[in-house]
Amino acid sequence: MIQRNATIQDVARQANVSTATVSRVLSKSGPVSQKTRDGVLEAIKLTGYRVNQAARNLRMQRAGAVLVLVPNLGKPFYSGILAGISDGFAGSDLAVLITDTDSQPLNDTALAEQFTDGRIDGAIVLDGRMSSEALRQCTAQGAGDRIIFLCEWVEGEDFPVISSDNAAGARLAIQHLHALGHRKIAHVTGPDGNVLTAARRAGMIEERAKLGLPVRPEWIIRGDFSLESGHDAAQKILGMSDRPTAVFCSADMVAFGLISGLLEGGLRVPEDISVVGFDDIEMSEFYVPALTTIRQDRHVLGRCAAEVLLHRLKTSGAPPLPQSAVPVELIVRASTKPPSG
Amino acid sequence: MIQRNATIQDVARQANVSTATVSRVLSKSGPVSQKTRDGVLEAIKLTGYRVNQAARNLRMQRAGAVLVLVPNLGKPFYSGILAGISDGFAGSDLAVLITDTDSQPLNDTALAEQFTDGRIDGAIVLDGRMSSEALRQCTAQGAGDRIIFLCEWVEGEDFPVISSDNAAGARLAIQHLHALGHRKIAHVTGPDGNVLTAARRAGMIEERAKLGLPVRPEWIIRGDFSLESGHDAAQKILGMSDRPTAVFCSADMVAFGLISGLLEGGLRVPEDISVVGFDDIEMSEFYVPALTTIRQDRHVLGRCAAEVLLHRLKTSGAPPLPQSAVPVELIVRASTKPPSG
DNA sequence: ACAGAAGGTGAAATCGATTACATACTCGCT
DNA sequence: AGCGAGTATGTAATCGATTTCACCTTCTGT
Repeated sequence: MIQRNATIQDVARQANVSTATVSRVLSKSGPVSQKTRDGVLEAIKLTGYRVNQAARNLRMQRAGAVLVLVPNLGKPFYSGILAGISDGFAGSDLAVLITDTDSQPLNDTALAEQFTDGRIDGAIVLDGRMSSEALRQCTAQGAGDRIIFLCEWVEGEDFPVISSDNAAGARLAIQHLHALGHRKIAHVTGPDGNVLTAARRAGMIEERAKLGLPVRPEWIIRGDFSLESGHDAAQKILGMSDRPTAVFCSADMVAFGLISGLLEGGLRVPEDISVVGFDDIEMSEFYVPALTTIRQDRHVLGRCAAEVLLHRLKTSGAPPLPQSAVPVELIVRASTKPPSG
Repeated sequence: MIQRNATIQDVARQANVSTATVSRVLSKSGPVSQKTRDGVLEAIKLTGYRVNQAARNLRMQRAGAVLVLVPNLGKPFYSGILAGISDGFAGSDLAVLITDTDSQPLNDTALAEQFTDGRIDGAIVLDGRMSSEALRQCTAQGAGDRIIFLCEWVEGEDFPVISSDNAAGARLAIQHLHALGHRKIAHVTGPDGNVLTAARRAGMIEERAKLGLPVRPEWIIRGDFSLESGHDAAQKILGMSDRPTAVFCSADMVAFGLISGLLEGGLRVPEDISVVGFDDIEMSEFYVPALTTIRQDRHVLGRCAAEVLLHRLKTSGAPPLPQSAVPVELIVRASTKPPSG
């Protein structure tokens, strides 16, 4: 059986019909009598025929794939999202391409070229650093309504965005700490210029103001969502004269780095200082202390993005997207408690 | 500029040559005079032409993509590997498809069908649960030498395998604990039937025997590489009459779960009990206590697999693969110390 | 001066599907 | 009987590239 794969021609010959008829049976387009249909199906089984995607895609002027742009595949935060995306595309016959924009930075034209090259039908972008120029190119290619942003987005562009309610998450974190009795609350931000950094920081500042909490500029510490930046932030906090009693971190990984750094400096968590994270990655439940955090439903985020894109690809009319943010949830664990003294 | 993309025909017309010549310029196959070459390149620039991949793939009888089968995208262990794979394929014009075999289990024919459908040219499999039947189907399709295993593999099949030296890693872990003075060493295994479980357990048993360390059956605790299984293992250890003074875990995640569970039970790590992990995922450095572990170079593993597959796709002669395992390294951190008392 | 090799080019077949269009047949109805 | 509608099917064009083959120039060596 070392022969080339059966083609639609082979099936047609076997069933004594034309390729057009076979195609009709396959795609259920157009009328076919029950008898010929049975004959064709029989022939398909006999020959072991499977439609060749390259040929179909060429003829139908589609690519049969979507691209997912992830800033850094190495971050556990993304894995749940990717699983959700995979899930969302499971029924469709679209393949999911994944590219790490850290290890292979896209230049301004790269994304648009993927469309032009007929490599992809759509894209889900998780990287807010995408340049406006790159997006303009995609729109010029007519790919404008086949791109959607997930989690992050680019300020000033109006592509559909699926994301968690970041500001609400930040407010939840502050409310929780406030309810425990904390008044001096610090924040380790994400990287400058990142939209999530902005949203979370804004939510925190707003809530801190609403609750009338004291503010010191040094309590806002610049981070970048990484373990290391959390670790660095710990040093800064250890060196402060007027130390906060609680820290709200912009990501769980930051919180881990922070806690690790604080402990090295002799501060206990949560006895001396409370810590709240953001994301609720799988690890957070098993960190020591288990991390109080804001849960983002990563699977739903991914799945939702996939479904929206899928819908847009099917009915290219770009239906209005329900722009509501995906809700977040406060998960209270062991890393927060009322301030001592 | 809302017109269809330029085709090779448009370029040919623009440059006053035939499509054959344009194709020759593009693929550098066959002779073309400098003058026409320049003309064609000029025309390409003018029209903004880019080659349509679906058409090229159809004609060249290839898919232009490789598939990566990952057991669970949610595990941070895999992200570094995927980044390495992406890296390895960066230069090629192959797209990387990623599928999570947990969320979309492959039936026996699914992988082979991807080949038949002309969707993929090759596959990197990270899931040792692949059935022999599925692999047989691929071989029958002539795809046998376009599949390579990474990290895990299927016993009894002879596909190329890229993996770390798991047994050596286990031996390193035991040697380290022994050197610290530990004699009563437990092990939390991976899931039953997993090849890594077997390799690591074997390495551990061998080394324990070589060093003449005491053995108790209950010191080998069944796990499954997950946080939860580590947490469960802690309960078992807490309940033992003759408690081990150190535990070698089959994965870092297991170690985290274990430490978290031990602490809940009132045991301190490393003061009361030492813990060694396996993998050295990013988190391990920032866990509290920082985890002593066996490092697998995930980026190299991924990259290496990509390169081997790439090579095999280019020269379909399936060259002999250097079957040496990727070396591992002992990383000593804070979770191990000499036994007390 | 001429055979033969080498360089340069184009026409047309090809990859394997989908689909517009044409054709043929069967009804039902006037 | 004849006509229109509807059903069932086939022919051939098409998607956009690559590649075979044939042809025409130029050289080169004798």
